[in-house]
Amino acid sequence: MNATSVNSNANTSTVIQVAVPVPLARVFDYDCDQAPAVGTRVQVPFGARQVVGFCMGAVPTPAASEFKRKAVSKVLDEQPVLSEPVWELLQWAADYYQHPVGEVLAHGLPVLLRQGEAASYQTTQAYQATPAGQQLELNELRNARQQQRLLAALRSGSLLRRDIVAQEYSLSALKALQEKELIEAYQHQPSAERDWTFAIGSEPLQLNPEQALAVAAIGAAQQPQPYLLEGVTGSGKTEVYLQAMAEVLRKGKQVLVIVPEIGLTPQTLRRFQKRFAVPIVMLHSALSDRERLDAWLDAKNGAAAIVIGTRSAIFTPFSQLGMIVVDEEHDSSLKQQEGFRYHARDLAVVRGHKERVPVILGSATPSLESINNVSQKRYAHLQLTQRAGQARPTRHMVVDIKQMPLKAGLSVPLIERMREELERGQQVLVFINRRGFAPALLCHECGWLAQCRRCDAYYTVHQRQQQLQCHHCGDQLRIPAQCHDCGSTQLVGRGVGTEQLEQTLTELFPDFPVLRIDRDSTRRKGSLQKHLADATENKFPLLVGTQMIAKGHHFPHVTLVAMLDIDGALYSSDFRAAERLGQLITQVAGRAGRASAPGTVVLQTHHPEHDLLQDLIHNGYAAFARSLLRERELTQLPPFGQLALFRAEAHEAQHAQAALQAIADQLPRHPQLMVLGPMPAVMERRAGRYRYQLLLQCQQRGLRQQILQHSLPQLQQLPELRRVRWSLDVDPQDFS
DNA sequence: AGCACGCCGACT
DNA sequence: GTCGGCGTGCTC
Repeated sequence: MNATSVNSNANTSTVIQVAVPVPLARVFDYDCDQAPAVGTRVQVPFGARQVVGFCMGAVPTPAASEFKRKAVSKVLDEQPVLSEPVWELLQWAADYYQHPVGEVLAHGLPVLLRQGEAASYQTTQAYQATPAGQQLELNELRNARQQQRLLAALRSGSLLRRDIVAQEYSLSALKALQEKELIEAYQHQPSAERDWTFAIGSEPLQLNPEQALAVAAIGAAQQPQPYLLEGVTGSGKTEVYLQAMAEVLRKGKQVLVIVPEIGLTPQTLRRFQKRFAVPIVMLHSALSDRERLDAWLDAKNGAAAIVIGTRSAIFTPFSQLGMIVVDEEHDSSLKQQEGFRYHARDLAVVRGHKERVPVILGSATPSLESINNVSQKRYAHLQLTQRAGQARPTRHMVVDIKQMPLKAGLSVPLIERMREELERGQQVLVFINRRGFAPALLCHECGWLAQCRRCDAYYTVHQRQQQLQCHHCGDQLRIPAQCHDCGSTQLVGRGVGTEQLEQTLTELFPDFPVLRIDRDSTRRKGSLQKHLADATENKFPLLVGTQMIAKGHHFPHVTLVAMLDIDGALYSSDFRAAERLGQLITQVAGRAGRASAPGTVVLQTHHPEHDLLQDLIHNGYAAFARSLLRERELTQLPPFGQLALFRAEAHEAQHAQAALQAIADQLPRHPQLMVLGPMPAVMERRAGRYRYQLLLQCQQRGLRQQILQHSLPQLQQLPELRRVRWSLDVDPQDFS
């Protein structure tokens, strides 16, 4: 390089700010020949490694810095990879959740793009016949049978290299043909343009008046806005989604559908595919990194008309977004529970606002947040109160189990009720929220309980595997033969889990096969789908399961659902426990029964008189939710109070506590800010770490935001934080 | 988060 | 004598 070019480089060289994917709330300066556009990915040296970051812009007047500035290694994109709206959404989210911008931006990318891959479809080597190859008399290759066979194949169409290998053509023949220039290699790239036009696959269903009103309201809105579509189970929410989407697709715009993890069943996809003859892509955890990137690109360049995905799909870029649907908007899996703790439903609303598209939040049991947003006129309310067909509402039966003998958690009245139902050829579903055989191992002589060595929790007995397992840290050991304290061999399981229930039911009802569905019985890939299919088809008259089966599945032959222990949720320290219980009971009730055989839900409790329970049973979910909202207002909990939770964990309890105390001391005093703690988490010790929390409660979101934004830079410097793992959760779902 | 640097135990 | 344990501190 000569002197002039060095000079000209020096003249054009700029300094850019780069957001790198590390948990640091700052950007880093790098030298760069020419500043790439904001939003372009760059590869930079960072410490001892190379990382992929985003260009955040040029530094107009770089200060003469004392440290040795490094240079960008590579500019990875010609244009910004993310669409403008998604870029803005991510910036907004980094600010709202007070999470380091580099990490947040990385969340907006499929894994391969995070790793620096090109933002393009996978190209593969392919071969085609040249004009010479097309015209050649095949007989001329009679002395080279392999070449003849391959050329014949390529004359009828080009082939990918991997297909040539798979079809066992000779690779030396391939090479020979290429040298004779009878065939040529080229890079095959899947087509990537928007080439679909709207077409209906199957005719829409006839809408009832409520559904028609909902579809019309969404279609007729002058201003795009969020809608809460509250529809009891079986009222046809999906049909409303489909018909509202049809209007959007007809205009050539795309639709994003967010579903909770478990709801992402093949059925959902099939129903969409059947209705619309347009390209639909799925974004879910079972995809390979490459499949995910290709689907992402299909959305970005418009090749996909509909994208169905879980939580993280909210960051998918679109060329022409026309609508967002969030199904089961109350579902807690929409909130990420670690790292960047965003809520996909809340971000959907923000995104809809920014991109000026309608957002439909659907649920049979809306979150209290969304119900409140309706009363505050932030969302329009669309209600579906009629169940399709003649399905009659479910009956509730509360069994007071105070002083009652229980057999594996089952009361006599419940057993009798089950027997009746089974003998009538119906299916029965029993819910219990504990897997395993028994939630604790007890010494019958001295009362000792087997406690996890790393957690403040008891081991769960798993009889089939002859193991004790801690469900909180994963620790496993053989069931001991003797009590640790007194040496007695009289060790018994205390309490009931799904495994024991399955066993007891098999004994109680030997003529009726039992199917258990929980995390243990569905560990193998695809076994959940198989079990659910078996359950739906009534192959097993008795079903035992955890919450796992409460979501997204309808069991038409089930006419009796029993929930064995709901008391934990009625008196839980978790402020959302009651809301979740109400949602679960209502969802479960909706899953059972059909026109010819109405369902019954049996609730076993020691507190049959509990106000909330009575409210739910007699007045329904909406009234129950209103009662809960009044309670939340009194206690200034969400959606009335704006929460932020600092968590800290360390091997020494006092380190965690001291870290949070230091944070508390640094926070500004404000009449409308309440700071609670530090206090131990509900399970103080977990996986060998002591966990503490500090709760911030504010009346206004703006004030919370202001306080966090102002304080965090200083808080991050606190030396006490260096000894602990800590995190900030804005809008925590719970205090666990 | 990585990754390096740094100071104390059981081993080719 | 070394390999490696994870505490502490930095990353333009």
